[in-house]
Amino acid sequence: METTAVPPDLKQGLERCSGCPIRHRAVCSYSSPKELLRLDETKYYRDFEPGQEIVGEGETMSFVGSIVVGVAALHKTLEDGRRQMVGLLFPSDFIGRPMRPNAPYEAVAVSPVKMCLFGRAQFETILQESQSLERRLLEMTMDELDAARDWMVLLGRKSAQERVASFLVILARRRANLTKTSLANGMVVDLPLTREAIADYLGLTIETVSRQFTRMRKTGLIDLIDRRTLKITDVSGLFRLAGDEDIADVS
Amino acid sequence: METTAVPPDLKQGLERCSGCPIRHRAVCSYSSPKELLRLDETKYYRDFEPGQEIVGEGETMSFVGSIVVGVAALHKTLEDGRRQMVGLLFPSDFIGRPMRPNAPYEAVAVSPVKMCLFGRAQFETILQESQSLERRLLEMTMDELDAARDWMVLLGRKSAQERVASFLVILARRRANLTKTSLANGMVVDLPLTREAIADYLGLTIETVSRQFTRMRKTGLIDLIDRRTLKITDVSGLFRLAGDEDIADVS
DNA sequence: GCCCTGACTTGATCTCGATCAAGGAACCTT
DNA sequence: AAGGTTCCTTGATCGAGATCAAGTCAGGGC
Repeated sequence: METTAVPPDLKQGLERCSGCPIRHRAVCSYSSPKELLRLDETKYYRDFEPGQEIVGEGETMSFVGSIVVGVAALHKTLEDGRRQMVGLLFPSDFIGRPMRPNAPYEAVAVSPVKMCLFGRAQFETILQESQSLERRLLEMTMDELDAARDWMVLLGRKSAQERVASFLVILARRRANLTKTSLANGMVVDLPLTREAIADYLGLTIETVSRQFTRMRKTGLIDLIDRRTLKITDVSGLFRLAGDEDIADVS
Repeated sequence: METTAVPPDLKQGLERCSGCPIRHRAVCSYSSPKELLRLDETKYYRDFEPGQEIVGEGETMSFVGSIVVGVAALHKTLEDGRRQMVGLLFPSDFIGRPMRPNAPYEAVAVSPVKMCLFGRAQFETILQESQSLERRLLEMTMDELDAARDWMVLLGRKSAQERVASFLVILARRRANLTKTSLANGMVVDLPLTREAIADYLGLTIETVSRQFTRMRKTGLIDLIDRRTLKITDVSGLFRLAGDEDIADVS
């Protein structure tokens, strides 16, 4: 899964785009084999430790690229230290903004992260010449905008309980997608984030997040297995609590 | 200004893209004269009354297009009626998402709105063939994403006072840009939104918004001229309150 | 074993903004 | 001019979540 380091056997095929695990979902997923060769020549890989900064807030980015393995978070910080997460990125997600040298946020590796990178200027050149790359980037940016807007509803209008439930629903959905299983009672979800990062994500404090987990355990929605793992014992109850989810596709 | 209806003398030139008031900022701003002719043939105009729905939440959109005159808001609503604004659109902003038939939010005209529209399928076809259109749309979408992220910080971490101050700063910036004047004490800003819409925007109640305006009047930051107009008497104080603004470019 | 540290939980209290409830002001219609 | 209606303001109270403050638990070093 994405929260663990790259298994050794994966490292081999990684040098060629054609064998890349995110080949069919990343920014390059619409690229022709020919274009892929060009990207192959330009790209390079870089690893980040958990907690390591990928780019600083306001810093000039020398590169852009995709997450191949791991989870990264985008944060904004106010002068007095208040922090809000504004993006949570998984494998195949893209970091960096073509045509804009400075990052408007800080990006941090949450788990061990492997990224597939391009020099920013180089990527911009390729983008100018490639319909398929630009098309896919547009699509991904629009998806992120939609996600950001759902997130705004959560931050502006939902109670602490609803926020935590929504967060778990997102993780459960992701997990079900990845493992190609359906959302079912008893499914185990591992939390890729610390309580602090969850609080940052949800616009809450760590104490409130912790209390909400406890409350959901007491009301029988979840089982806390360990600090980073939980079992969902009542999927539809969780969805109802989250409030805005389309319950139709809970199976 | 954008909150009033189109003056009669403007209606004439509006039929040709070349004379369009948003020509240099809208999605078509990178389009060649030749491409503009094609858009000219395809486009049509439509007016919306204040309060009128442009698209409903979840509805299939038959069109996409740009705001030529006026202000529109995007909202999301939870089942129990709680509402959060997730977008505030001004002239040249684009509504609609190519390659995605259903709108994930409701769009409503806030003031009298004139839109320049294209059938969705037709627009998608043109987009496939036009680098310049797609490039500009990508740029605009990325700008919106950046704005959404700032908004998330506001919703997740700022106090009521800071939220209202941030809102006024955004309006003041816009006004200064439009009139090509600098941000100065004594500048008059008109509020394009009702108290209710402002509350929706900021994730507050109308009572709290009202109280914050009163408070800022008492502390000498602003003068309330009438319900929809105010004068900023202490620009830098307002910026300081807003918290995250780059004070450097307040002149 | 023991202590240390970092991540999390739990408890007590406080505070900001929501909620409930009147009013006031501007602008209709008749 | 009277009465409605809509929009906004102000006041009183309440409660969810922040803050302050211990306490628990797991892992690591020695």
